Amino acid sequence: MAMRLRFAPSPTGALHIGGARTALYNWLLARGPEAGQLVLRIEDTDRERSTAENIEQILEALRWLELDWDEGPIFQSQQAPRHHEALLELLQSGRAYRSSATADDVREWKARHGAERGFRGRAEAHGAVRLRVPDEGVTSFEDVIRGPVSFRNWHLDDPVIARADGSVLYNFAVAIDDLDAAITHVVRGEDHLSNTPKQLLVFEALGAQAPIYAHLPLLHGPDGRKLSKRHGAASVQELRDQGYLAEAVRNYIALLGWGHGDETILSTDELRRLFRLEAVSRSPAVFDERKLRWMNGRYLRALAASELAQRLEAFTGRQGLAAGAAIAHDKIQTLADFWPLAGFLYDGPADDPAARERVLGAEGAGPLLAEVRDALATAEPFDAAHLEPALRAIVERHGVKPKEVFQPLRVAIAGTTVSPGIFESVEVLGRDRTLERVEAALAR
RNA sequence: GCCGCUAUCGUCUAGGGGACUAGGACGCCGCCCUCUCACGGCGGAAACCGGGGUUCGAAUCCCCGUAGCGGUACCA
Repeated sequence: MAMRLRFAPSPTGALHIGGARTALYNWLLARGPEAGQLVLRIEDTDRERSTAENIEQILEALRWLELDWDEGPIFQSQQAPRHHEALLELLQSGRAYRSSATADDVREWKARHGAERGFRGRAEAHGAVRLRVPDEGVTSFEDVIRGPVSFRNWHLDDPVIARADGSVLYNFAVAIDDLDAAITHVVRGEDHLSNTPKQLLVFEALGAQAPIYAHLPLLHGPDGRKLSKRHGAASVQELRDQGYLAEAVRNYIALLGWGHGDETILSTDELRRLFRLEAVSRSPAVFDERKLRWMNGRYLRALAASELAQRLEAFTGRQGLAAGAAIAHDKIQTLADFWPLAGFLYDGPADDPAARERVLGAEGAGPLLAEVRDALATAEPFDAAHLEPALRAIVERHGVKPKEVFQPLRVAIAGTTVSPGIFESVEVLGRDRTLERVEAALAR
């Protein structure tokens, strides 16, 4: 029997890294050696938070990550008739009952029977619908990642599964939707571990077979707290906007809670082949953007020059970046690093007064730079291979350190002290623009 | 409070009773390369939460403690 998986985000905002990892793991399983289907379900029963923009954000994030699905998106809100039908079934069979008990009533019950004793209500003519939990026995399951997990029924409250107006609540809707979609494996975050017994009880009350569960460890920020906006690039869109490559992001987040021996760089195809739910760790992981940066650099450098140029053009919205891309290739870690490093090749020099003062204001920079200008004016052909010996000859002639010749030239053309290789940069800039900028530097 | 989950370098992890002098990766430090910044190469520092058991032997199994996290809504 093929695996049927689902990814079921609630559209309360952008897709965060934790959600992206959950989506990735489900996708990896559905596209792995065993193959299966992936159902996308939008849990939008909370109509106020589930806006069209939020839903679009999630779809956009999944598309950018290149994670596709086979069925859906199914909107939980549109399953209301079916939810209602199941609710009626439980009400009629006596597995659920109406109760007007409030939170205060529950508190009072706990005060009387002990905090560890689950709340039990009394059937009434109206009110919210609660699922009847037996007093005896345990509700347990074999979590693929955590092993046996069990809850004593005695401790469990009779959970509210529908409001007084008949609209169903999350834990009930999830169970019905998973059942209807014939989901075989529920792979989701650990924050749902405590919800599982409630959902299991719904399956049981309906006489249906529950899926297999796997609860992923949560992701934390560097401060050990649950990951949120305050931890920098926490959403998929932010990662994209900061110049990370989708394939690098997939590789990195796959490694948050899972590993394969000593391997660190794993292509998406390798991930699909090697990923195993049983090997997912049980403890929470901390998202470390520095490692993502390093990994992104690895992926960037592995790109063909033409491919890198295309990605940079898409990212910056500028055209004709091939030459700059070629000489900046080994020096950038994200697509966003390109423009600060090589933008001077396309726009004017950067504005870095401190660099100009320090490098061009120094004694002796003038005469050397004048010689550089003369060498540049006569170099033929005007390419890196011929520029290098011509400029190094000046270094030789004066017995100075190479940087004393190259840094003033760099600041003159780039406006700052950091750039791709100086000979390559000059070649790409071209003779006219280079001489123009060197003259401007000499004239100041 | 109650219910539940978790615990190896700063971080991600390998490890599943003897192969552990605890391995790899990021980061950090040093050296090399070098026109800047990177890239790359070489080397280094850096961890089994604590206490009891079980066992000839425990990072690995059990118990207790501690800490962190999650849940505890007529939210999802």
